[in-house]
Amino acid sequence: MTQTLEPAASPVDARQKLFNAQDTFIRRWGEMGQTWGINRTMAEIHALLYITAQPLCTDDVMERLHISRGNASMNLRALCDWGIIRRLHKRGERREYFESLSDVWEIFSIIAAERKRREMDPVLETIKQCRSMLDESHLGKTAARLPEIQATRQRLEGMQEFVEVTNKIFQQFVSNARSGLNRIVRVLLKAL
Amino acid sequence: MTQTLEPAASPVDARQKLFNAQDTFIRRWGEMGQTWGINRTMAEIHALLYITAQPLCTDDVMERLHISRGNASMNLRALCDWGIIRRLHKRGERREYFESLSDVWEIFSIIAAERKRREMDPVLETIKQCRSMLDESHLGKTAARLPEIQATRQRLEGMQEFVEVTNKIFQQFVSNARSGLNRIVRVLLKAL
DNA sequence: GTATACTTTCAGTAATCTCTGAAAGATCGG
DNA sequence: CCGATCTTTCAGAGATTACTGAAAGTATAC
Repeated sequence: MTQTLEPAASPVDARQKLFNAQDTFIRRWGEMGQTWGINRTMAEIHALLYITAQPLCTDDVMERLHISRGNASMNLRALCDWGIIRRLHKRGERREYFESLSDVWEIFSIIAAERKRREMDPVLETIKQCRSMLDESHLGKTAARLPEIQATRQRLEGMQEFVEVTNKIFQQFVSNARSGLNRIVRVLLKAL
Repeated sequence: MTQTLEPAASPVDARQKLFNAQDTFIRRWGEMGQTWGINRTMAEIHALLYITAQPLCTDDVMERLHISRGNASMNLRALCDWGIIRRLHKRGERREYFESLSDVWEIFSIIAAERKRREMDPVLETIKQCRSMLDESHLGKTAARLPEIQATRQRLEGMQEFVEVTNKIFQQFVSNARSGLNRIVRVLLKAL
């Protein structure tokens, strides 16, 4: 009679359900990673470490995600390079464990900082370079005033402004992460 | 003597230099697209239409980017579907032209809105689903209190909060685009 | 030193994504 | 209706990216 209101809750059952829930999350996270230019497996490994909230070793990861040792090793290393997971040595154990940072805000700040550096900064550099290719000192006054050239120059300016502002937002995001990112967020949401 | 201070500026020269600058931008933009999960050619086509600031037809695009008709056609269509370029019929002309939206803020608002819908919303959905798989009504009181399960639940909560706030920021970004996005930006940058 | 336990690397393979080109499908003027 | 012009589609080819598994490398205990 008690069983009609309370689902069966043997530890084995519960563990199975926990795994199901975790896998659901991991799969979805992997899919999302792909559309953001992060390879599926890397995203899945990170999701696994984040969601289980405990250190796992290479074999745990291999087994759980059905991937090879090489694949696991390379992606774990890449995640360490990004700085969003950490290596961990358990005393008395030979093998290495890995754990995810626990603060989502910190994780995404790190990613934001890195992508800004790798992707936004070079674009900004290129835009500036293109603009200089089209200024008077390179083309002469007359040519620089051709309508096509003026038009392209204007578009470059528009794009530069956008990238610069976006960069600043990224910067703020990053520099506020550790000390409670919520400030940035509250300001944003209340002010608008 | 005038030529020593003023670079040669024949229209042909100038056009060549314009093309060089445009190509530089286009290539860089294509590279960036890739790392953000947008295929290189699509990014390049958009960059071309944006930077030339004038309507181009399929053949113009094919020739300029050295791509096939099929490729051009499919990617132009995809860009139209996104809503960041527009079809344009010139009177008296049979063929179709395409032009990019000119306001960068609008372009990125559209992209942000679409990616939110396609990627963030499903993730949020999944997180909620996972949480419900782990609540008391599905596991029973005792099981729901196992430390592993509590830990995963907490991580899901942390992620959900993050996604929700990010969603709101996206939303604001989008709804402010047309009416001068600068408000959002000024608020952000001054407040911090 | 050797044996053991674990990690990393990388050449080859597999999977995925992108592009081409030709054929089929539109659309329009006459 | 036809012929001309332009667009779309899609099967197959090509290019890129990701994965495996075995061999080489590293670290520790003894």
